[in-house]
Amino acid sequence: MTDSVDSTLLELPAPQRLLMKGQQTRVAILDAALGLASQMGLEGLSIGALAEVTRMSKSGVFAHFGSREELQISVVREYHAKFKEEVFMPAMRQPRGLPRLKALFDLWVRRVSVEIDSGCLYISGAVEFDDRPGPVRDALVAMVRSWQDALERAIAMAVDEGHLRADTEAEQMLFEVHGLILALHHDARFLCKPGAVDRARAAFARVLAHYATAPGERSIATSAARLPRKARG
Amino acid sequence: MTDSVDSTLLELPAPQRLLMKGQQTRVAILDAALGLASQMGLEGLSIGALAEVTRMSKSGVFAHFGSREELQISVVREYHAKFKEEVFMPAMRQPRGLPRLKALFDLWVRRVSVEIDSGCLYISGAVEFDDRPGPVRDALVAMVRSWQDALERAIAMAVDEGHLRADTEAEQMLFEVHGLILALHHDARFLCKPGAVDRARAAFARVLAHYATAPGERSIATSAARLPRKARG
DNA sequence: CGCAAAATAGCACGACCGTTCGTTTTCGCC
DNA sequence: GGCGAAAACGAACGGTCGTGCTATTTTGCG
Repeated sequence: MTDSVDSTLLELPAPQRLLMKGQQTRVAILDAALGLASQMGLEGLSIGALAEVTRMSKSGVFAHFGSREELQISVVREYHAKFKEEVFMPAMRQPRGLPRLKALFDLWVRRVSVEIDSGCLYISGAVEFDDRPGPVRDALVAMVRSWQDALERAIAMAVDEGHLRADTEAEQMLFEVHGLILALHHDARFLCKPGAVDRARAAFARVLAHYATAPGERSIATSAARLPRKARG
Repeated sequence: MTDSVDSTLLELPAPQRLLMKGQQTRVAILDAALGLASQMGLEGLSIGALAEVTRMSKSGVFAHFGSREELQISVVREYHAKFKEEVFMPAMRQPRGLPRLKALFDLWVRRVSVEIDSGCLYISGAVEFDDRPGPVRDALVAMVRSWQDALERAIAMAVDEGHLRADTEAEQMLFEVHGLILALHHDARFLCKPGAVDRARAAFARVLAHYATAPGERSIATSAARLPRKARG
């Protein structure tokens, strides 16, 4: 909710109609807040620092959100929107099944790689709020869940399309793929290990190969996915 | 460093030799600090709250460490010691190779499961300090690295023992296994998903199966043509 | 016991935090 | 230009934080 403004009235005949200066600076603040929160964490995000970055007064910033908690929630929602537009939407333009699933993972990896210098709010937020109940945690959980659900649906579609084994447990595969992203984030950002991106991609190919192959026997046409790199010249 | 005490003098003929009351309360403080940091994070650990828990004065607690940063580092070291004794040491009593590797993972999972109500400092610390340079981060990185090195050695041993494929990249396998633990931590603590432990165990079995099997087809047939196996003797 | 040193307490300082309130500037429209 | 409302400001409050000080208590040993 942008405030108390209802969505039903796109054209309201009420007194002032477009005083959009407020919304304008609001998105500017939110943008700066996103950068700040990505770096210092949602808990490390302070109104004072945010005011300094945006060159405003503390109270000026504060007035746009009413409380620090509301600011944090707004940041979470903003991140979600950006994530959706940058990762989810482009992948949706791929045909359902394996192509879309691959695109989702690839864009996700790319996003985490880009975020190597800025941090992923979903990941840092999950750790910060995993035992801190409240509205911020609730919002965060909702966003992460919606993203994971989307991934799970993509996996299920790949099963339906016959690209993955019929007995694939979507939730189990999601678990494994998610672990790869978390490991990538950890190794690249915290341990500063080079080549973490390649490791994640290779591991994903391995997971894909497993779920695309008949359990005990041979694969059908999936050998292309099995040995991603250094196959042969 | 326990303080300014040098390690060279185990028996000092100086005036007082054993005023161990200090060390005694120090470990009590450290124990409480570990619980507090596991719950609120290393950055959320405050001397005031710590004093309240231990029923001491702030300055009384403070005097034991000299600075908040030193307290944090001490907590990290304490956690490392506990982790080593609880996960690493018992696994070392297993025969090298697959049994030891399995024990390491199992104890690790058990630890993270136990920590479902308390949080893993390695994981939360990694997220908190991934872009916050300083001595605390350095200590954290050192501890995590030493643990990962131990795991990598265990994998390499399993290769040497012939329990895993000769062309196994220990670092790649470590990456994948680590991801499983991170996903477990995330799903169990943050998303509160039931059955995360089983998912982690199942995925680990899958990873093990992959690295224990010949890459493309059956066991030995095509593996000879693949890579120069590293001769062992 | 008595004594010195170690351990703890008490207190105050400065910095930053989120938040409130009254004022002032800026905006959009007549 | 003027007018009303929205937006931004500035100062202040109560709170917690880490951290220095100086007392005071406790400890271990002669």
